[in-house]
Amino acid sequence: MGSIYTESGRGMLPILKPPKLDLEELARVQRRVAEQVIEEDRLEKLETIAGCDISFAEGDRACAACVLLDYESLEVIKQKVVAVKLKFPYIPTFLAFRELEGMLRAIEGIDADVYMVGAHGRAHPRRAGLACHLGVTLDKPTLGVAKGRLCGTAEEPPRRRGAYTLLKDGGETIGAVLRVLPGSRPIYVSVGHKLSLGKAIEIALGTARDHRLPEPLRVAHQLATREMRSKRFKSCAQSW
DNA sequence: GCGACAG
DNA sequence: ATCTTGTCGC
Repeated sequence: MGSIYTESGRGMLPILKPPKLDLEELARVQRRVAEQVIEEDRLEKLETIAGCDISFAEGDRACAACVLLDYESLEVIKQKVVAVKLKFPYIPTFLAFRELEGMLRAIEGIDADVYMVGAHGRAHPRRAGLACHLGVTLDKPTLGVAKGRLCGTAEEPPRRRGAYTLLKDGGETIGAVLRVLPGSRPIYVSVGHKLSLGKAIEIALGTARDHRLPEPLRVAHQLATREMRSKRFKSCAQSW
């Protein structure tokens, strides 16, 4: 791994390069990624799940974390956190070009049955959110779980755990707005790759316990944030 | 023209 | 995203 081009189904995808700030070109890349997404369950098994997240420090320094959990017990099996340098600015709808590279580095060496990403999947204007980029790149099942909406519209789901409404855009269903805790705002769940929306919802809800965010993401975020505030991270002038 | 806008 | 503990409200 670590390569700019990634093997995936039909060949090499120019998912990464030190992306140039040519949004027209990057939007084309996203459409190509969107075409390759499979919205069907292609899980071999569901014994483990990985949570992937990135925490930001000042400027372009950040920490990417990947935590592998047992799907049933949610016990942490393995975890990895790395300091990364971001090479692309945050531009709504182009998040993948900012975070995918670092996320891949945190995932290196961690093989899970499904990967949960702290961002959207298909619930994206071009149906190619970060979770889709990751899924197509790894050729593994992924789902996106976000705290806020990027596009589309939906009714507010009832205040009951497990209640959800469909997120729609341009006549198509792109995700779901899922209530995990009765008293908290809902979360946005969408397919990343090789999963059906129903399965993605089942996984998000099934791995959520006493918090609004599912455990894989909560733990990954904790790990990344803790590392970012650690001496080790602050003292190393240049993080790679 | 005026918002909206994952992290 | 991040700076940040307790606290006001339902």
